[in-house]
Amino acid sequence: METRNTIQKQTILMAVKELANHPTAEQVYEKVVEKLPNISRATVYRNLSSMADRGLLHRIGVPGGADHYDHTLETHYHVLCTECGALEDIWLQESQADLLKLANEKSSFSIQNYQLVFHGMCPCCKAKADALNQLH
Amino acid sequence: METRNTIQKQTILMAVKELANHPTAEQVYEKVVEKLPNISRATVYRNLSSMADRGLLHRIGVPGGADHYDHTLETHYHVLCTECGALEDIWLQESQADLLKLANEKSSFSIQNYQLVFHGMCPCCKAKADALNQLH
DNA sequence: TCCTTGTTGATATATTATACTATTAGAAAA
DNA sequence: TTTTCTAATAGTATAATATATCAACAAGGA
Repeated sequence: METRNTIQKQTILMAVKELANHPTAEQVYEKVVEKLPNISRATVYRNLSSMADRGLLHRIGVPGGADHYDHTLETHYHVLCTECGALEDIWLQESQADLLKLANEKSSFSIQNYQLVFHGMCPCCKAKADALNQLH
Repeated sequence: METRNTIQKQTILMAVKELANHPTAEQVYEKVVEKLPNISRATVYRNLSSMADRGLLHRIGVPGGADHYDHTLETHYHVLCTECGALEDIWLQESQADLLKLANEKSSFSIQNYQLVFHGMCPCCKAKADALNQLH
């Protein structure tokens, strides 16, 4: 046996699925700690990271912020609100195979995948910004 | 007048251009400190960040790592080596206008731009990995 | 039930970046 | 040139995120 099936792992994975909307490790911890009051933050970080490495979850890295985790494994992309940090799905049928092929042709690197994150404003922050602009 | 033209700013911008290959703030600091031994790291971080905000430089955010800065302002993309962290340019003529338009159609967010980073292995790390695999 | 060792909890530590504040030094005006 | 105003700096403290370390624990096969 190589990896053991612990209550912590089960609960963490379940929490990501229940939270659904791209929780950070901290948010997962807050959810899990309700059921396992003694769980350590380190255990949550450790397991989220290894689950992402093993393909049970997707990790969405946010420069300058906490990583988010996604229970949805089908290929899709994400939009990040530059104001409040909200993260949402965006389903495009970008031809990823083509993009990878093109990238490999243009580079000496051996390219395996890519991360595409859109930046913008969520409807809420957009409304606020527009309202603020009206005052000027 | 709003922003002042300091020796520190000039030297930092010059350093990014001289280093050319996507230095991190730390690498810029190491270069700048040769000419200005008393400069503070905080000054380097502060100015790189504000220059990126004002469009004098491009910031390449790397989740889990330090941001890199690029003196090249023309639209292009980057490849990150997952082994050693090396970062290189990759010039694709992705139709960014189309991609933004498509993303905006598919999302309730007001999307302004996006970050596209490819992940793979640099030739050096690839060779090492291949050599290692031969042993098995 | 025992035994091996993967896993946990707790804490220390690393890394990157920003906040804070007294002091310095651009640059406009006198 | 000198004065004046205040943006910017140096130095340090602090924040935020994540990993390293290790003794104690527990999963699960024998």
